[in-house]
Amino acid sequence: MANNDAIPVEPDHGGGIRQRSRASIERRILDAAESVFAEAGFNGATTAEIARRAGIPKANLHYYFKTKDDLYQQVLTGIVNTWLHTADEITAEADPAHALAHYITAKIELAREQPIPSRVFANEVIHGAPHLGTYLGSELRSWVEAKAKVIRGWITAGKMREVDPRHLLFMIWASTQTYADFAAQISAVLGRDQLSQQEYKAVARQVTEIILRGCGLTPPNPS
Amino acid sequence: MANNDAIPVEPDHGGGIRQRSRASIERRILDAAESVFAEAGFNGATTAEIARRAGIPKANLHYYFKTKDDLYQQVLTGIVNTWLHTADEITAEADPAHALAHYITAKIELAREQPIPSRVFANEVIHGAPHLGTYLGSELRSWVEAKAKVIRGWITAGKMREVDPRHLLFMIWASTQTYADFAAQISAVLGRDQLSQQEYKAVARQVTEIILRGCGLTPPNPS
DNA sequence: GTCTATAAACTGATAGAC
DNA sequence: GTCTATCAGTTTATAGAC
Repeated sequence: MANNDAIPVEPDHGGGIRQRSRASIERRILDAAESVFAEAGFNGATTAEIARRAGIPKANLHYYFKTKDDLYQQVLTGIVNTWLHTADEITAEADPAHALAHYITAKIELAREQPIPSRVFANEVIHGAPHLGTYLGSELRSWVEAKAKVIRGWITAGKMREVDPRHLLFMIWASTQTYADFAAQISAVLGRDQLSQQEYKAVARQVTEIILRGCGLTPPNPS
Repeated sequence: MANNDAIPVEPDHGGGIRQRSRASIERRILDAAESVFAEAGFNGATTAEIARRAGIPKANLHYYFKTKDDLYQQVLTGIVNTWLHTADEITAEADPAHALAHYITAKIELAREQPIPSRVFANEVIHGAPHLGTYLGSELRSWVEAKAKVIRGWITAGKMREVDPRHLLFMIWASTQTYADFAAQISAVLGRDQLSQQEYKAVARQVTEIILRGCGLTPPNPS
């Protein structure tokens, strides 16, 4: 999260007051790219549009990122790295009801606060994950196996009902990320432009209650 | 489902044995288009690739469907019409546990048997549903309100726990369609090329159990 | 490091012979 | 109704002046 480094104030060749360090320009390009990729997919995204949103000429974009593919790879890598560091509360020692409730709530909050990266990732996976290399089958798979082992421990200890932990995780991912990925559908069906923060809280509560009760757990009172 | 009409055997100008009626050619193009749109999205799909898979020259595709947009619209319409006719078992008179179990099972089976249309639709919604016109906000919204009314009736009658029926439907959609839309991720995480029919049955059972128990219902024995 | 101009390749759509 | 050839517009990526 907090890694602004020491941004060197370089000589400003182009004029203007904006931050011109390499790091900050790359960040601007990556943010612009993320939103364009989310809206149009990899194929539909154009480097011209990304450059426009980043506020730079298209040629500069290709100076910082050699190809459209390189840029997309770095966007994906950033998203994936963020995601691998969630669910830290799912540990053998934790209370299952509390840990799962915390995870579900955090995922709903992430869907509300950062829907765009979720959509980029969803788009990639729907199309068969052609740019994700070995991530799904190695890093993510190991991550799931580790968490599944914890949940199996809970089950063996009689703390919760017997379920397949991997499919439970898929269900949690689906039920929470749908509020980011399918926001257009949810908004339209509910007849609102977007959900209020209070509605998101109610959603988190309901999803948590259903999944916890479904696992034979008693939902904790929302803090 | 069963509507082969009477396919007129027209004069065969191009040679070859294949069916050449207008209806059958359009069907071939629509099927090819569906798979290409699912793999690459609207923007990434090319009319050249669709024509190649349909086994016709590109110019013929534009003879049968004026524009790429027309073709996409017809693909979407077909998907949407299929979907509006599911969940027929969710009625006021039905037993909640049985009706919901039936709906969830049917949705999982649909994800297994027809993942491609699901992906086309998911892709469309993720990108903000720019080609869906008023469908989400009118037809689908009415559909959801009707089903929500039924479920509210069940709740009022004390047959199930109090939940928001609309978000319950979103959860069912997400938990089932994820097996079509995110198949690449699920396969990779589980370390298999694709799930067996038996695994799909186990998934249907687990999703059903969690959601029904989560709603305070007792899952029926799988028939 | 920045920017304008442009090359090189691709894509949707059509013309026109058969 | 079918097919080849091709146009017009877009898009990725680069060359080269500053």
